[in-house]
Amino acid sequence: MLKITRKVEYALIALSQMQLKGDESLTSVKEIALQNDIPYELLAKTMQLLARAKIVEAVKGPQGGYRLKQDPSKIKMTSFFEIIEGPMGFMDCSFDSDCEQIRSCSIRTPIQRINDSIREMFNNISLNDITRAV
Amino acid sequence: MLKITRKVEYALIALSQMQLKGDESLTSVKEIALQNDIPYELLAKTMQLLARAKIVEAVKGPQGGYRLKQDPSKIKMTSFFEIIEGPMGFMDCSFDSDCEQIRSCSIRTPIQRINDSIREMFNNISLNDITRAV
DNA sequence: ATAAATACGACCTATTTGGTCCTGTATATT
DNA sequence: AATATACAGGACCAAATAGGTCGTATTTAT
Ligand code: SF4
Ligand code: SF4
Repeated sequence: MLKITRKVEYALIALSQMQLKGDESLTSVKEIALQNDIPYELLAKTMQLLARAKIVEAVKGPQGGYRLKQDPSKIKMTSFFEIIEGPMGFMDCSFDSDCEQIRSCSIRTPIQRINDSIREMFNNISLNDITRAV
Repeated sequence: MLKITRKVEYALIALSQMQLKGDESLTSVKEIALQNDIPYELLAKTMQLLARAKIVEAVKGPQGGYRLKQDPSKIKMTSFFEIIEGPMGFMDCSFDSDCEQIRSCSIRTPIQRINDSIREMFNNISLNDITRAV
């Protein structure tokens, strides 16, 4: 419960490695997957999500790979999570809304407040807070 | 992702109703399930977890039910979550530790910090913060 | 041409979550 | 004593999500 997914972890590990290598150089999925013992195909698909979201830039062909496209300190973790996993909410009704209990629900308001606190917390954590070295 | 479970929501709804009725009176699972359109058996099992954890006290037999046993403002949400769902952690290695990547993992420390922040946040929210009326 | 790299959808498997069923025990009421 | 009501708890099943694989297309450096 309240656990991060593997896809998110793999993406963070990848970006962390890429930052180590410097902003200009390219890093291939194969390289990251091998070095970190991560399933290649899964990481590949995740990197594609980041590429579509312009977090990262793809270069095709031999010697190709990905490089950072945005400043990681400007990317909120909420955005990052939602790029990879879709809408994030503490309970169903925070983004989905067809909950059976929604009429009589006595806890919706207080739970919504917690939901907001969590979002705020992750709005104030940047990608760089996690992926920067040391 | 990062979503509360139905069992937790059902338990919170139940306790919220029980607080409305006052500390002395008994409330049966049937009553809560019907009023809130919650699956009876599932709520029943969840209440049993709370009873084992002494959050709530059970009275068997006709006219029986549950009543609060502890002051909800003294119960941390972290405890509450873990009573119902077991160990809570932002990633596997925060309680389980047999992660393949654990040797080379470059994000473990910063992610652990976030894990700690989340726990601290829920340590500072009491059950009563959610279940008290208005 | 070839090989190396990303792009992407379809698909499968494993795990977790959500829910049901059944049997047992305690007890208030009659 | 018999009965009906309520909790106790394990076994089981179903749905949803997460995790992972495969196949095929496209781009491009060599
Ligand atoms: S309405 Fe209540 S029960 Fe339904 S998702 Fe929202 S908080 Fe949960
Ligand atoms: S070691 Fe790294 S990859 Fe493994 S669970 Fe911990 S944070 Fe995630």
